[in-house]
Amino acid sequence: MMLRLIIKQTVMNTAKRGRPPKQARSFDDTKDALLLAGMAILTERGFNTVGIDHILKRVGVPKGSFYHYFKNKDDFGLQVIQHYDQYFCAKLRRCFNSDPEHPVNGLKLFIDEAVEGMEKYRFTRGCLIGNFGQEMPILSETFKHPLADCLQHWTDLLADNLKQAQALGHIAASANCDEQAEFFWIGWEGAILSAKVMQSELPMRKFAKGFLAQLISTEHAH
Amino acid sequence: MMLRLIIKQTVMNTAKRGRPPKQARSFDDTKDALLLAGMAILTERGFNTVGIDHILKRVGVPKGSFYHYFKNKDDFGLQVIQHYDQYFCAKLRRCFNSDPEHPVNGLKLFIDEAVEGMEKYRFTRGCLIGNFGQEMPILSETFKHPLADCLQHWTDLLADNLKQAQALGHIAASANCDEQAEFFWIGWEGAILSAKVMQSELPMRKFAKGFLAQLISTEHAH
DNA sequence: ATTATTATAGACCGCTCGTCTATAAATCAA
DNA sequence: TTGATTTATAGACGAGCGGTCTATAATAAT
Repeated sequence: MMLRLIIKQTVMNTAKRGRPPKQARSFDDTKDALLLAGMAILTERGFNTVGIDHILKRVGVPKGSFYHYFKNKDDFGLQVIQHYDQYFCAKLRRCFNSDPEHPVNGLKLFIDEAVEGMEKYRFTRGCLIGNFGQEMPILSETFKHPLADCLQHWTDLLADNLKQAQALGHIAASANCDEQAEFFWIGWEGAILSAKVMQSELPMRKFAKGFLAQLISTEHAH
Repeated sequence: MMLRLIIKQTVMNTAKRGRPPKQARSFDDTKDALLLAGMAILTERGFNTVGIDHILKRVGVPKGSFYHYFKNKDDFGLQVIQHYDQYFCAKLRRCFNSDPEHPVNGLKLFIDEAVEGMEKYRFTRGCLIGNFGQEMPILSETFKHPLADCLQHWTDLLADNLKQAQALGHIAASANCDEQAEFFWIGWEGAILSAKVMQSELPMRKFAKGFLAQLISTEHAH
């Protein structure tokens, strides 16, 4: 039976329980493939405007698979948000730790990468949380906390980074790092949105420039 | 026949050409009523997620009327944007001219009114342009310029206001008012979005505070 | 009067949505 | 080995969408 199992598995797939797909697939974790595609598609097109069929067609699985892994569309959306939060926090940690001697460079790296990403997808992919946020009024209540949590996670990570910069004397001792971090993410969401409207990196660059200028400035209005 | 005309008209309506509505309406300009409802509904729910039927039901007119006044849904959306731009620019002019001796107070008034408006609708109504902007990737190309134009109009109005404040010595002579105005609207879009996510006025207040702090600050980095 | 214009009324079609039921293979229990 | 269970894919289904269409009813023009 060991032999039989080996024969059954394709190059990419290991034999699995359940009804096998009609045609071989390029992945072996259907749920993960759906979440990955969901992140990309929902980041580009939002939640309510995207049909499940759209995601299914991209991944190449039938509808039944979707409803096997997810209770409903909301459940899927929530799990996509969770995946995105993990992905994004990991990205932030990597950027913020990239230059421990100059923590502010970590933020600059993040900004540069964000600009690169926006250009790569020609300003069609913004921020998943921003998309969901814009749709808040028509989303189920269950989305409220997960979305707010994401912003809080990012704020915490950035505040930490700024405090490190402050300890090194790179930003004014009088600066309130928590407030600065909140200010950054509030504005950054607008920068992504504006970049989509203008189809240009300029809003991102302009916001970053303004934020960094007042951050580095040693004098602050009381 | 003069008498007959007077008899025919209801309290609110004047006699008009064309087939009369089955039941009397509370408005006499159907197109305007559709645009007004469109502004409110699209500001709350976005463009692609809202069906024409939704707007028709709110206004109480049949589909035939919609397609009499608008070529298609895109045409409607574009005209709603145009209306919103006029409404919003008028609001800005009123606020910015409210205290000519202290132009910065005009911006503060705008911010206060925006917070009031967000609270009034319990953070369900944000910015129409922000909503459309978030949907850019799935909108027809025809939306691109009108949306960007709105942001430009607002930037021009704010830049003017800031220049007046600068002339009065209320903000630093070294400040670049055009850049400051751009910075404000970029970030403000994010503040509205964040307020929707958090269902709180705090993001708007925090962004406003940060923006005004660096604006008023007399010292600017190099 | 007759025709043209304006505007409302709502049926209809093709398409897509989210849900649901059926099917097929692997595994487990006896 | 065989039947029940679990896992996963397959696709049918009804509801609702946007947009078009024809029909209708009033005024205005000739």
